[in-house]
Amino acid sequence: MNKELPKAYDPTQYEDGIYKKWEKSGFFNPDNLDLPENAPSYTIVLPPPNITDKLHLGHSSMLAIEDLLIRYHRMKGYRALWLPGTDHAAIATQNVVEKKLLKEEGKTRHDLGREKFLERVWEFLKETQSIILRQTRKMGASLDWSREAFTLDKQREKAVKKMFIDMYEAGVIYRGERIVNWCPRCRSTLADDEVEYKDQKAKLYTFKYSYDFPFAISTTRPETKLGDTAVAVNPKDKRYKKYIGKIYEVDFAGVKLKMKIIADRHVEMDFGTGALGVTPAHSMADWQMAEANDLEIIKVIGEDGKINNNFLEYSGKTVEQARDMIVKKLRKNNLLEKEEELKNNLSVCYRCNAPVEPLPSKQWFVNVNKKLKRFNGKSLKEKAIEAAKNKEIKFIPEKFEKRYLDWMENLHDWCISRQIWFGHRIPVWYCHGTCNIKHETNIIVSIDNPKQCPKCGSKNLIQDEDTLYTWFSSGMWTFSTLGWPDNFKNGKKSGDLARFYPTQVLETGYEILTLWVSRMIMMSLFALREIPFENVYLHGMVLDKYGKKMSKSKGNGIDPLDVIEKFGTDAVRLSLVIGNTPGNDLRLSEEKIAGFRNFTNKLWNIGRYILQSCHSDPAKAGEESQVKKKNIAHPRSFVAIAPQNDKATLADEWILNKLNKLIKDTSDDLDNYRFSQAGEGLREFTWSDFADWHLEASKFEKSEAKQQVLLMVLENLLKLWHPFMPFVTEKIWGEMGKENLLMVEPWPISAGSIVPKGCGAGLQSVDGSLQKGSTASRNAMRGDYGAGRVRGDYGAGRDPSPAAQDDNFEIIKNIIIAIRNARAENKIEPGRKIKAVIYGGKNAKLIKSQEHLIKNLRTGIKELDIQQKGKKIKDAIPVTVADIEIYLIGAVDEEKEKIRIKKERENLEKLIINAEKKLADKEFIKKAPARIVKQEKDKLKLWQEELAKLKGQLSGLK
RNA sequence: GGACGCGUAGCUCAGUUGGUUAGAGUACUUCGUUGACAUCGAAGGGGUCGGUGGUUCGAGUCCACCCGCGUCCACCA
Repeated sequence: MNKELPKAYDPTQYEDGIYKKWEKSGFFNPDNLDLPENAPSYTIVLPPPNITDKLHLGHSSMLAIEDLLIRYHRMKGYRALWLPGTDHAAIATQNVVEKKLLKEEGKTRHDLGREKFLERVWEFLKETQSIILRQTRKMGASLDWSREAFTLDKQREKAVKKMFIDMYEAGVIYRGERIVNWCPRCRSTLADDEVEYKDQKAKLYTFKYSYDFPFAISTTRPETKLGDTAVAVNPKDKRYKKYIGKIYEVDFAGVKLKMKIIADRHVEMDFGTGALGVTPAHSMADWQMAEANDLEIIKVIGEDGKINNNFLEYSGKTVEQARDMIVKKLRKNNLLEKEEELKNNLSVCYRCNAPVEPLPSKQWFVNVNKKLKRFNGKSLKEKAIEAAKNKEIKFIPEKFEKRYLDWMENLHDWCISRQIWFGHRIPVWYCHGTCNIKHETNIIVSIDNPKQCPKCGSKNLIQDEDTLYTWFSSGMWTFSTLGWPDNFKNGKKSGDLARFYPTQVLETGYEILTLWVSRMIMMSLFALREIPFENVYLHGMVLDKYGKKMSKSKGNGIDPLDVIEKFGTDAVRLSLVIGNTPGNDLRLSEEKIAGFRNFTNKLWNIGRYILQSCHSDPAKAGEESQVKKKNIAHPRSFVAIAPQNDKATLADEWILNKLNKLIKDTSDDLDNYRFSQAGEGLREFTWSDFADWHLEASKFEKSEAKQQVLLMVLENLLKLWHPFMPFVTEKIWGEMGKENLLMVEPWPISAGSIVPKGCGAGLQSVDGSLQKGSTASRNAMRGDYGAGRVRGDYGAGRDPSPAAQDDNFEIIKNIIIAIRNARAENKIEPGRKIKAVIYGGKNAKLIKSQEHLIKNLRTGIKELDIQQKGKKIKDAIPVTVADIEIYLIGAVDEEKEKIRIKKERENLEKLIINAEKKLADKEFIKKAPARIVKQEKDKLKLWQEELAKLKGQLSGLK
């Protein structure tokens, strides 16, 4: 404890060791925390990072915020569980491995075959997974590694299959044909949110199908017109009204088509000719029209992106080739009326950028509109909307509730099958035996691989080739990680599910609000009939200092490990949490991180100084602890150092009251997700109040009580900072000779705080002897206290924050600042000692008692004369602080002084004029609340008094 | 096209239901190293709160429109 600490805090030297110590303690696992039976749980399930790549700063921000919440609640006595894991990210991962395979070996997945290819994927993900886990530990994340999960491990696989079967049996999952976004290159369907749009120049062709068709239509894709079965016009369009309902047989570029003229209000009259060829098989909008009008569906384009058979010379051609051929033919036949340039959006695959082809295909869907018995006739969609609307689930910040609801209300059935190999295989089998079960309504859905067909006994069963959409398994993440379905029998939760579900907070980026959050809500409601989380906290993106999204391809990303190496984890964490509000993007630069590195060093030095100065006299150590037990037990009883206790100084009382308020404010802020505000409050206290004032004052106020005050403030400060910067706080805590880990210390509490039921920990005494006790005794201690508001009898017997005491120290502070200020403005050399006279009025006694501070805190005053009042002093620099007059003697520079006074006077006069104007306004007097009017009057009076004094001083100069 | 959000000091951002002289960090200027910390200390300069109009005794805050930017959704056949 007395050993010399290095001047600068070097994070790289301690962080790994500290993390190991935490991990070894077992306290990351809430089962190892000593808590009363009824302690409330606090659960966060970590949004599992994709195993496609190592972590970026966005992940770091997520980890910093979640670790903060978890550490805070752990200290507050909750059964805090933070459950880690990773996501297999089916398509993305397969894509990465395929690219790698092609680049390194020139092979495709088909060259290897399903089994061999999957082996490669697993090899790849083992590597990235271990990098991710190492990075996560580097961030100081207090995750319960014993519960680690993966979206594609055995337990999750079981959960996914069970979910699929339950949903299938409830009629929520169905197989159907549907237009899907198809990527011909990836040979896979794409979800709506996997399609990107690219501006492009296209040609809009206007033509007639044939000579005998009455009018022309416009399209950018003539080749798809081979599959047209209708022409749609706007029902209000007078030009075409007479054709509606008629049927035409046409010969389009050699292909016979039967066309019905239909009306649809979505058709824009101004676009092209106002008539639209309907191609049900190759356009989302047209598919819907076809359903509404019962149109025939003709597939023109195949999964390979080429024209199907039965289309004459076009068969087997690519869409581009077919388009050229058809345009040429139309032109030749004089049917092409117009060709014009058009800007439109091309749908492209988000992975490979290939143009997306809308195609009808057999897919598995989740029906979000199906009325369900378990929801009393409501649908998944309705229940998920309800959960947000009745505030069962709260969004932080609130604005995202609206975005969630907008999305949900427009939700379509959800396509959950993907034509890729890596992922959860769909648990469906088709019989190729005698009964030939292929039909959707007559298939085998099973959690275990079926051996034979239950109908015909055939062993010739073939599993559905497709895998499930990644988000299907991620959507179950909150409960598949807690043992569902084993822990959920007959509608009753058991084990971890009973203890930790629903979770308290889901913390994630706002960009996956719709992609992920909405699905988790629906799936939890379906599987458990309850919400997955009570709060959704959404953070913004981490941008570079130019406001651009960090990405590998742009090369502007900051690698978390690099900056951690350079500035330390604590600094990185602070820079991600402070100076940012929920839901807003964060611009990050190394300069900002460096600023917080400086702060961690500051805290380190505060600790270093206190430890050095408090143990300079080891003989006193025993005596101190006696004092401590009697007088200073806990921050909630700060007033134990009452004014009548002559051992405590004015500065001590001031800082203890400030600390008490800080505890309350920090807790309030954290309870309301105001992390940045909490951090700023802490920084203000630490650096400005504690280091710059109290610590400086302490150098001139040695006493036994003083050492205890310093240690107590430090102790509590470390606790308050711990969730933000766990490493440096834990390190200093260790240097203080504490045996227990700071990580599991009870959170400090101030009078008036609300303690949740079961959270006795926060009420534990700070007294060292109690902390050192065995786990059993700690447990007993906690058990003694119930829930409720901390009453006076537990701690402070009265208001622990006597404003008068604070104001008194503020007066001294202001006198010191005013003197420093006057010296600087008058350019008095720092080394020059001066004499001062203070007329303190009613505060004279107070000022006299704090003479040592006024003389010593960088005011350069050698001689100080304090009177109640007296004559104006000539040849001195006059300074006023409220009604206190100060004269600095022996260094006057009249010219400079006059300028200073003039400036101040002008400022005051301006304020006075404004206030007078306001008070002269009858409307203001009449309508503004009395409180505001009085405030205004008080201000005016104060300013007028100050102005009068200034005038007096000015006359004193000459 | 629709929805949501943003625009406050050179830069990064706070500013809770309208009510002290609009704040912080950082950068900048001046000064200062006798043992907690130069990754430091003291003092200071810097903003007509994107624009216009309105509501109000009172607007950075509420409303309308405009300008600039961002995100999400839809999509032009």
